[in-house]
Amino acid sequence: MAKRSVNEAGDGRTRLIATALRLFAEKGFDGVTVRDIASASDVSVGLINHHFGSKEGLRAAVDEQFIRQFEEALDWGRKTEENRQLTSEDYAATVDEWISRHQDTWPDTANYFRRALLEESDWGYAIFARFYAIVQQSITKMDADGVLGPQVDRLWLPFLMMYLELGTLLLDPYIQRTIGKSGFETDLWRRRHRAYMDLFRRGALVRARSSSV
Amino acid sequence: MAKRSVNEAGDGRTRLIATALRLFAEKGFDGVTVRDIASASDVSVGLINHHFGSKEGLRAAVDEQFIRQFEEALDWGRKTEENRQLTSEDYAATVDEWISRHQDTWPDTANYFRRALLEESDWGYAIFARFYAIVQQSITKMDADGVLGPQVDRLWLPFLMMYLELGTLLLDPYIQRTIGKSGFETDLWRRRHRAYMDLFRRGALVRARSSSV
DNA sequence: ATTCATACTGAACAATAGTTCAGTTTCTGT
DNA sequence: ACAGAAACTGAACTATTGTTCAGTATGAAT
Repeated sequence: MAKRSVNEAGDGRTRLIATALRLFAEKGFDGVTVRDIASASDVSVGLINHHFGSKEGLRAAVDEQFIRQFEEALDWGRKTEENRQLTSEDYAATVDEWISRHQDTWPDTANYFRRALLEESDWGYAIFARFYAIVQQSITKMDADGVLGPQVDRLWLPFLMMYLELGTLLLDPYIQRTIGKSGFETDLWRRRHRAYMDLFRRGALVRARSSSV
Repeated sequence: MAKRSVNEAGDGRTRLIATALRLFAEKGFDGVTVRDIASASDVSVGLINHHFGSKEGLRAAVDEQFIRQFEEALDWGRKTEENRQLTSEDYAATVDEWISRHQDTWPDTANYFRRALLEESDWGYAIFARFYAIVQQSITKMDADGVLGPQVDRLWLPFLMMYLELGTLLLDPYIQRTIGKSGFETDLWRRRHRAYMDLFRRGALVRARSSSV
């Protein structure tokens, strides 16, 4: 049995990061032991400390890779935006396309992100802040175009939009239990986005004739 | 120094549950040691196992108390609803009143709930399911009254409403960092609810004159 | 070929955390 | 008062987990 030089999934370091991301996403940082990670990566325990110094160092490396992926996704989205004029349908298609391109790793990505947000990691906040800036910017633009109703609360609207955007990410495990499948499945995702945009545009209630009832 | 018989905050068992709830909410189950809990409760480590059998048993007791509180809150809300006819303003006032009545323990409650959702505990799902049932029921009623727009997606609407309801609960730490204070402060809460109801009713965009633009 | 650096191993180590239990104190009923 | 039960203590125990380190294997440069 020849010693692996480069396994099917890269060298030890690469596999450790990939495995750790998956296991952290599944069970949380504290829920996974270094031995779990090592054996799932098919390396020895010592290698973790050799490459990353400590378990915490491994987490830092995983975070770094996650953020890099995330930034790439944002850049990719931005570039896509610049080509076509941004409309909400395009936006939906963009995200849709991105998700289908990352379908294999998406569950891990989503779970890792969910934990980061709920565990209040610093970089979780950094990502939240970026999201906020993007939403805020889009609202400012709408305001400049005069399409935003005058009654709309400018402080809360961005957060409400973020709730609607992030809700599925944060609560998908419960959605799966409720309707039997993930809210990220392509058709559901698309439907959800349409429902969200419709709510944003028109609200959910039928319009009163003029003022009463 | 007379040995405590009943401390200012009840006997050892009572204090252990209260302290554990607070510490679990702050640092998570794995982030707290039994020694932490014991010393913060001013009792010995042994007492935890004496009363609860294990750390896991303590968690079960904490969960039980949390659920009891939660059910009481729901019952209290329902009773309030029965007296006055429910309108959204009443509802806001009800929740508002409840929160101000529990202001001292609210941060712990919110944090604990947040972590329960993160850890996907069975009772976390049970609470989610109850929420879902309540929202679903309210939607069914609106539908029967014919106030719900025909275009509204009946599958996603309840989830979107839950996102809007739970968003602040799940993301408040980030809201605090962004605007400098908690989204649960009375005035902010009230404003948020108004913004949410307005979005739900009318949407955020100005109405097109007839169809174009 | 030899050397050096780097990847990698795994047994041993040390610290941590949950649990046990024999003993002590406090409370309650008689 | 007394006895039994229950609350409570804390040192010792055990299992787990992160870390260390001396040694081995591999690959590239000289």
